[in-house]
Amino acid sequence: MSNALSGKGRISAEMAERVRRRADEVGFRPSQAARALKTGRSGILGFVMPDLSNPLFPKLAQSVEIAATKAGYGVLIADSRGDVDEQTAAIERLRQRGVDGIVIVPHRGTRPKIQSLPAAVIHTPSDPLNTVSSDHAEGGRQAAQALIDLGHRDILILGGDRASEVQRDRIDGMVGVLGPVARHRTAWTTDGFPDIADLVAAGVTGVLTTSDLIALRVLGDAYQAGIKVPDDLSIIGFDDMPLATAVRPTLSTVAQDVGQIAEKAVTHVHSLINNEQSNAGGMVVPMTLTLRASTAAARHHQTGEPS
Amino acid sequence: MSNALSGKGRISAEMAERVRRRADEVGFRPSQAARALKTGRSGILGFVMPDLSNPLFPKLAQSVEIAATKAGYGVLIADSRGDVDEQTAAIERLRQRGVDGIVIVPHRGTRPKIQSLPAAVIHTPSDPLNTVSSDHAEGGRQAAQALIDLGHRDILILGGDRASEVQRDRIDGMVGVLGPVARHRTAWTTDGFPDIADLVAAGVTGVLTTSDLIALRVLGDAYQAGIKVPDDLSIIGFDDMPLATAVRPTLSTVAQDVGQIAEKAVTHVHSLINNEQSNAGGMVVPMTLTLRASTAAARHHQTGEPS
DNA sequence: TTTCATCGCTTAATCGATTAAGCAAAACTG
DNA sequence: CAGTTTTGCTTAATCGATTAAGCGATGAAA
Repeated sequence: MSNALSGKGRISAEMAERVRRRADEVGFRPSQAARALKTGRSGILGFVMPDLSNPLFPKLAQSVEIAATKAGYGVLIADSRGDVDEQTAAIERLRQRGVDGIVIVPHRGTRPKIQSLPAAVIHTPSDPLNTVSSDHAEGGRQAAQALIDLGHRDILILGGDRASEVQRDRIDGMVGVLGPVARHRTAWTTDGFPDIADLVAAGVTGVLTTSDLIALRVLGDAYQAGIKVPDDLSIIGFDDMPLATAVRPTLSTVAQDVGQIAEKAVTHVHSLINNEQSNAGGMVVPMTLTLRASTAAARHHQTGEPS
Repeated sequence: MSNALSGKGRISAEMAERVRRRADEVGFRPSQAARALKTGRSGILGFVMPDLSNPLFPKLAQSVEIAATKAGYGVLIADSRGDVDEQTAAIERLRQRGVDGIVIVPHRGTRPKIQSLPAAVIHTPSDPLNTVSSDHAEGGRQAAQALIDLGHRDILILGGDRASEVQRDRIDGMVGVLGPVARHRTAWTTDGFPDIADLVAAGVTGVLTTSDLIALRVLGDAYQAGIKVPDDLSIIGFDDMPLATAVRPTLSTVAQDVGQIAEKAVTHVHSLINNEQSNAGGMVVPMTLTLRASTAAARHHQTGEPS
């Protein structure tokens, strides 16, 4: 059975048709194993990420799967669940399984080295190793600008973990906008969760967080302290997790275009596999701010402009 | 290089050692493709699920990946993103890729037929096709019993979609407990979200939902209506999503033991692949109720026992 | 008419690990 | 010590798709 016929080589249309029909009749399924052996291509991409149970990643994983399927690849997942050594081991395991390339979201603060294997790194533009990423700083700027536009002049920036480059970039963006025009302070939840009631009493009218989960926590604390959102306090989160539309008030948030990121990452790896040129310089995808019910115009405080 | 030596066949310990050392020196990596071709085993399992972006699945996917890795398998993911035809297509794609078996969470209300391929179905015990599942009815019973124990006698049961067998089973469990001893009514969010304030005014003191997302929505509505949780209203959700501990008050919830489910599913498929017996009759894994801050003893209303 | 391309199909070599068969040397038996 | 078994290594066949080479036939050019 020379099925190569069914694609290239010199062959008559009639013969091709006949072979094809017969193949259907018999229910012929070409063996990927044999094909892989001969061509040296498995048709499979590896996708390595730090922690699937983090609500941030499922949408990305889904998008990668969709993009890969569209490009004719299967996706082998590898979850390094927070462990850096496991990340290295996972990459090695994927290589042994003969993946054609990998898409990786590196563990925070690490620079995994992928030798001689087509790869796309999804991280943040400030990482030189980066291939594709959202413009996190710009996202931070958008969030900050939104609060400014609503008249807020005393703002709390709340990050999760300063070891995360992505979060630092988001905050850098926020600070860049707020710096000249508003009072602001930055806190990290790893240092302990700040007392929202105290801060509001001190004049804070807006909170910018680096994650919807943190925003949700702020919302809850405010609720328990009798602070009304968005009347007394505006909150903006990040990543548009599923919970953002499930909470009341619904959460304003800055979202990544995971579809586009996945698409670009897969396309890039695909190009590398085929030895084509690809601007590995780092592709940056814009983020989009969605304003929902957790943000409103600031009431005029002492720091606001005079009414 | 006959590496078969490194395992079986008649060979001296010395020779085996020598080969092994040399293999390490050269950095020898056996080709999975060749091995797969000869043995007919790819060492890969497929994992098919309806929608990765649904917060319910990531933890399960992660657990399946962990269990599979432990058993020496790789995991090819296939997300059918809500489409039943896509589910069928995904299974076919996995088969073509030569997976050794698949683990599938069927799309709600479907019975995917997997011909001649080792498979484990994760669903609900009431599904005859089921292989592994949580005891959803029992979970519903636990949640209901918890409210009863706290003195609640007027309860709202709130499901998402009555097309979901899993949700129906959970609710059946709840109704089974509540039936004789408490006033209760069942509503589905697909019919429109009920007015929580009205219901509380009518005497309801507890809400049982089939999902944390629904519970979160109830929490938000209560908040906006000025109803205090858990003082005026107790809420219990399902599945212990990441948001459950991020909201204030933290959410009481009934969780699946996804680790154990994944483990059993993978073990089952592994047995099938090796033609071993496996109790395909359906393995049921218990659920566990975690009481957090969204539940409290009922205040004595007209329907409560006299103080 | 002879020669040489071209076309269309058939045959065979190849990928690399596995595994059975082959074969020589060592060990053992009567 | 001849004959048989065991042991240890080497050789070769196999998996199935791919792809280059092979080869007869038709057609075109000289």
